[in-house]
Amino acid sequence: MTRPFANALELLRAARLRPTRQRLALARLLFEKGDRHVAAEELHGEALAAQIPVSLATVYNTLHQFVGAGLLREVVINPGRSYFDTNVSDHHHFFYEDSGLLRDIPGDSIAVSNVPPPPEGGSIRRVDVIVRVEKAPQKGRA
Amino acid sequence: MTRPFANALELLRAARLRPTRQRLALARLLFEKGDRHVAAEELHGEALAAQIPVSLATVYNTLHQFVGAGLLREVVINPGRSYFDTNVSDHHHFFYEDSGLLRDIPGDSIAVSNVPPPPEGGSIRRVDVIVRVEKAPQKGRA
DNA sequence: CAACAGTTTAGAATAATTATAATTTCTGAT
DNA sequence: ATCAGAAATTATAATTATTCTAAACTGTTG
Repeated sequence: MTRPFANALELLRAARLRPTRQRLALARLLFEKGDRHVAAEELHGEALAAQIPVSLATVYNTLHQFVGAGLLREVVINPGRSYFDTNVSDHHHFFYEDSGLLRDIPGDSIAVSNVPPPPEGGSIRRVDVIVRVEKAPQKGRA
Repeated sequence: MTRPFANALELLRAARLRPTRQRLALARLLFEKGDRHVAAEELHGEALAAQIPVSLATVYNTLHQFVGAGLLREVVINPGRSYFDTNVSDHHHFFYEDSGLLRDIPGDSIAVSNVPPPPEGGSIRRVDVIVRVEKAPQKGRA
């Protein structure tokens, strides 16, 4: 079991972000219980429920700073809402269209091959695969 | 060269949408010049520039109706803005992060293999691959 | 051409996010 | 410990894309 950061404090130090009350608390909420996909409002709700006084603006600021520091990855799937993924290793996603649920697909269980070079030049920064799933279980077609 | 619909009128008929002034005009703007990726506001601007009196609300309505009819595909990549893709065949996308430009990758020039079955059940409706490109041309790393 | 359903519209409403400007809190030097 | 300055947080306003609403208009059908 790898534990890259013993605690939130160490994690913030590595990211060169001042360990403030709010950032520490948000880091704990985000990283102390396995892989998650959270929206900003959602995390704000959790923080308030945990008696952590933090404004929504700070939640947004912090999420973006964490993305900048490579601690989070932003996942955009639906118009009008971003999710923040605590798993920053190479992986992809199932997206359940009925519930909006997002689920990781490990990077090594899927393969994307023959990606052509970008026509306008530039370098490939990342390849995202989103597998859209609809609720109905697979059956023979009518 | 395949031309699936001789004109906008035929296309609307096939989609069982009344051929109104606005829908005809928008269909022409969308489909009469090759594959495109347009945002709603953008299309609205084009329509006004072409002297077609149409409200933004109608542009949104029409785009969604076209998606429902399978004439367009909605592509979500950035938070807060949807693009509508006139190419509804099997394909994927390059996304140029600096400019926001979207470019098709033909479906047969890329392969996604070993997609595991969705853990919660359900059937795979579509697999989207987004190749994120950053402007800087590829070089050896420093 | 009248009636009715389907469409369009301006404008209000909503939702997520970002900006602003004032206040508070960290940090490092004393 | 204390202080000054920088950085962070906050409430609130502003912005952006999108959706809703209810009234006005238009296309179709008899």
